[in-house]
Amino acid sequence: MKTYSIGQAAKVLNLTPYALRYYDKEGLMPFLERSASGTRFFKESDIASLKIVDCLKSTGMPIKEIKTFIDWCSEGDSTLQQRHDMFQERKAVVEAHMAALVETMKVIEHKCAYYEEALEAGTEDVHKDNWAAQPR
Amino acid sequence: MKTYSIGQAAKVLNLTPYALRYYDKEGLMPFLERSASGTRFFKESDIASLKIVDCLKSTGMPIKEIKTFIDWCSEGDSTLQQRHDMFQERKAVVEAHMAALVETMKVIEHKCAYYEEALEAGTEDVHKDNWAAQPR
DNA sequence: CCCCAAGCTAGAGTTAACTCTAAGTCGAGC
DNA sequence: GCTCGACTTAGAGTTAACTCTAGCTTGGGG
Repeated sequence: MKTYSIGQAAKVLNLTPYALRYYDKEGLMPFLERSASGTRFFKESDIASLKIVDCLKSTGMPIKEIKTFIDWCSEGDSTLQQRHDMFQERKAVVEAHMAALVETMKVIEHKCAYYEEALEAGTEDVHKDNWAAQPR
Repeated sequence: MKTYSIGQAAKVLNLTPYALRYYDKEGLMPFLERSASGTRFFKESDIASLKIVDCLKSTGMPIKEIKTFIDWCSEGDSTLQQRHDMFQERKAVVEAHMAALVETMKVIEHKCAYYEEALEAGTEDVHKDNWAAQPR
């Protein structure tokens, strides 16, 4: 079965070897194996696990909480409920984040339109009269 | 015309007075006025401007870049193009961010389903056989 | 057999965006 | 006139997540 050095794994995951060692130090890779001389080697399953770590990171979850999840995984079936609840919560977090981004997008698009009109007129003054009428 | 103290403005914007003073120090509020004795007071237009700052922050823009935008605003019509381009770029950033969140959501939902099945079975082992068949 | 790129560790340094502390001032209410 | 809460400043402290440095070891190619 194919394995990866830390450099290769970093490339695949679009991270640095520094970051991977940091994750290891923080306990996010209890499964990781080493060669006799101490060199880390990453199995496909390790890469898959790190992709989940990356997914959780992209929901804004801090490393310490991700570690809690990893610990639950090591503990086995007795933590199934916690892990399930955690993903439900992450889902809610991502939904909230997306909703916030939709609001942000509205403001940005409004500003794009504002500056397109201003550019056409050559001056921002075109918006002076109806400033009070602007939504947000 | 109604004005706000730093504490009131913080409440309205859901920030702390510390954060507002920090923004001031970083040059995000060149328009801000003070009383004779040095106390900041925020006009409605200042609140509106800070909402734009907040919007830009929520696109992931660092404070220093937001300051550049604020400086452009102070410079007047000669920077209309830059400001327009900046909002176009922010739009692209938000779109990319949303697309990434959609991918994150797919993984999360997949995991939710995974743990629901495992909970029903009482063990994670139900997934052992078809692990290789799992997308991602 | 030698070399060098890439691995290892411990621990120091970086960065952003606050967040807080200390010491002082101001203004409204009793 | 005094007090108290909210304001002011300068500058120190915090936190997360890396990122780098120094000094050392190791494994594969010529």
